[in-house]
Amino acid sequence: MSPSGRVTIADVAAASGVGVGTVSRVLNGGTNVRESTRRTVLAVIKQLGYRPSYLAASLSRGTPRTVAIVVPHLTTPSAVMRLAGALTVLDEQGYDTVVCNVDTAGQRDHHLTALTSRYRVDGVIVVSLRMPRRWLALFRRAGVPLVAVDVAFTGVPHTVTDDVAGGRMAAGHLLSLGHRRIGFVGDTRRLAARDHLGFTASNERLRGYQEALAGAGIGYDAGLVRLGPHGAANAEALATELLSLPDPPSAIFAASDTQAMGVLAAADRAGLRVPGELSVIGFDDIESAMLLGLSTVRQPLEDSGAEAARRLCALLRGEPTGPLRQQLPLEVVHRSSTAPPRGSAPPPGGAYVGKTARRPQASAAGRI
Amino acid sequence: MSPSGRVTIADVAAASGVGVGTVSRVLNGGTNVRESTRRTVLAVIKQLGYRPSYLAASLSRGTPRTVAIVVPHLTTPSAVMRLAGALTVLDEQGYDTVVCNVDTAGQRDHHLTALTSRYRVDGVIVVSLRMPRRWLALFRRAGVPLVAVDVAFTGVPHTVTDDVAGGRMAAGHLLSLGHRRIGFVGDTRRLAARDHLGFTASNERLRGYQEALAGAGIGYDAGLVRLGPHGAANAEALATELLSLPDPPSAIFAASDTQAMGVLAAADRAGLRVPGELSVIGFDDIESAMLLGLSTVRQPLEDSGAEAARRLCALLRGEPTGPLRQQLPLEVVHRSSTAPPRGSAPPPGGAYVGKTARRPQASAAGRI
DNA sequence: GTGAAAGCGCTAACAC
DNA sequence: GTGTTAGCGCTTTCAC
Repeated sequence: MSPSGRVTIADVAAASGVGVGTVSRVLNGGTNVRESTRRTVLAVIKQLGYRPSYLAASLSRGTPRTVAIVVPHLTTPSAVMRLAGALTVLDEQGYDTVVCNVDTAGQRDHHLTALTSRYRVDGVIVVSLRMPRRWLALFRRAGVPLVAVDVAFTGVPHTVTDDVAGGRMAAGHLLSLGHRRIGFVGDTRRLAARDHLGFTASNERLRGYQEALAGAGIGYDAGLVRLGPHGAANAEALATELLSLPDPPSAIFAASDTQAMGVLAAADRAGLRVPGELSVIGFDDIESAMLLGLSTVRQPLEDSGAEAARRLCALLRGEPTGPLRQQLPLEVVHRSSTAPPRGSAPPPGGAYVGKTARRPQASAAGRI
Repeated sequence: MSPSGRVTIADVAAASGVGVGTVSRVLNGGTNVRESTRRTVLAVIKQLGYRPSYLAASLSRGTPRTVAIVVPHLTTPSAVMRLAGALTVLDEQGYDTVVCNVDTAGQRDHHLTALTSRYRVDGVIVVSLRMPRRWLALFRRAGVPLVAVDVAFTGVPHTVTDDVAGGRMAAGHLLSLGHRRIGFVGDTRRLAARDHLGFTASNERLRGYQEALAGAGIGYDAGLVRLGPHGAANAEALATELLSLPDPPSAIFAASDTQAMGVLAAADRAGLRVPGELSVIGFDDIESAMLLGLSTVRQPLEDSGAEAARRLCALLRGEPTGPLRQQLPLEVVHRSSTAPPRGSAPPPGGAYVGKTARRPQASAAGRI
């Protein structure tokens, strides 16, 4: 055994009476090795308890077979699902995945800096995180392939949805039910520079909402739009403001399901029935949405991660990844948190809906 | 520049007119380097755009400065929180973290096999996953340090809670409110061997429930206990069975908040008010629990991950990690999903509670 | 303080 | 088919 106390490929070679090259061959591809030799070597490996050194192999090979995924606010349901989707395919493809959670701009820079080194990871997946151009340049210069999810980088493959269209769909659903006063609860447009990770989805969904309203000939009422830091608790506060307006909205579109949950909580505290007295629609279709009977605009979260991972793998194999921009579909899921406003005539052509509800039950009042 | 096209430490050394040893020294510890030399080298590094090779350093050093965390069913809220907790401290300590999601026994074995190789990771954190003894032996033999979270391994540092006590607390809370017929909804005791990851928390919470009932002089009624695969949807079905019993329970203890959400859904479908006609208590205190006003037994999920990570780091530095078993505290959080049963006298000494509710409002009916 | 040189354990190119 | 050998890029003695 080597002086290091570790069983190396050389030990195996010696004990098997073959050269290290042969051992390496049976370890890897396995081509050009006589069956009997292979068996011997395999036996010796087991007997010696030999375990290959990942590091040595990586160094020699020139690639660590590892990719990094940078994801902000890991604990949010949508982030996890994207991560899970990516992990699944990365796993299948034989890559290790190092996960970099980012909650502040400082952390983002820290991780990004570390990753702009080749020989650390083969490539990186960036989720929902805007990146200054100079960072992109750094990655390109370092030769580290990049793909993005839920954010568009110029010159980089990205998997996204059309959030403006999504906003239109959500508002359109409400409009088609007959609502005219529709509130919006979303993320602050611009946080303090520090620790602002640059999410933009909420803004774009707001734009879609505005377009839909305009299209319906409804004047934009800034008083019906409330923006605040992300999170259900904040959304609850904002919705409460909306609901205590002299002329409150009959429906609220929340920029995410998490925020929609806050809106539902606000409605409950205000003693309003959903959807009887208030309709609520969210965005994302996280797991709780179904449990709560929340109508929402579904985006394929897990798929987005999986697709990005697939494209990164293709990139790493030198295969084409298709067009830079990959756009995933959105669909309205009508559950039991949206209905025509009180005392309204039934909608002219039925609700604007992409998919039928799991529970079309009339009463969605009550806890769920 | 090296033939590889990559700037190496040798290039920096040459350009600085020093030896590679010196460059390495300024890169790392930095001891024994004249200040002027250091500055020169640093300048050259920046100018050449040199980035150290993580792999080469790791191989040479003998440690990858990376740890793996094996976590089943990553998308469940409790798993993510544990992961997030661990990531935070690992990050601070300068470790990369490769995340291994495990949904099947096959995946578990796959990852575990890969990890029983030294020179891949410095150590591994196993979350909520039972492991046959022989695996533990393999890790020990491979010299890969292990710590466990939410599961006890003999001879391995583990960070856990007392689930039996937790079950007693949950049932005790209900009993103290005056409930006598208390249902339980939890995980199947034994799944098919294949793909059974061996969770046991639900079983232990059930035991605690049984103990508490026995302690209160209430005979055990197997008809009030429903077990099924994990998940809110299954829990909803089980709770529906319970609620359609001739003599249904006035309260239900769900083995996890996720399952409690299913129970709430079942109550709603059955047209039962919570807590008026049915009290529900969960376990974990995930984020939605607060939003839903769900009473629950809180365990410090994020902390559990963080603590495990801290202990692993200590282990890696050769420092003591304290007693093998680290037990984190549990507390009842009384929110608005539990109350005295209908028509009961107020409880003799007040509810059995560890902490006051965020929303002690009387009416918890409605969506939240 | 600093340079030279010996590995770390493996892969891959090349000779036989 | 199989052995030999030259690196991969760095850390780390050990002289000077």
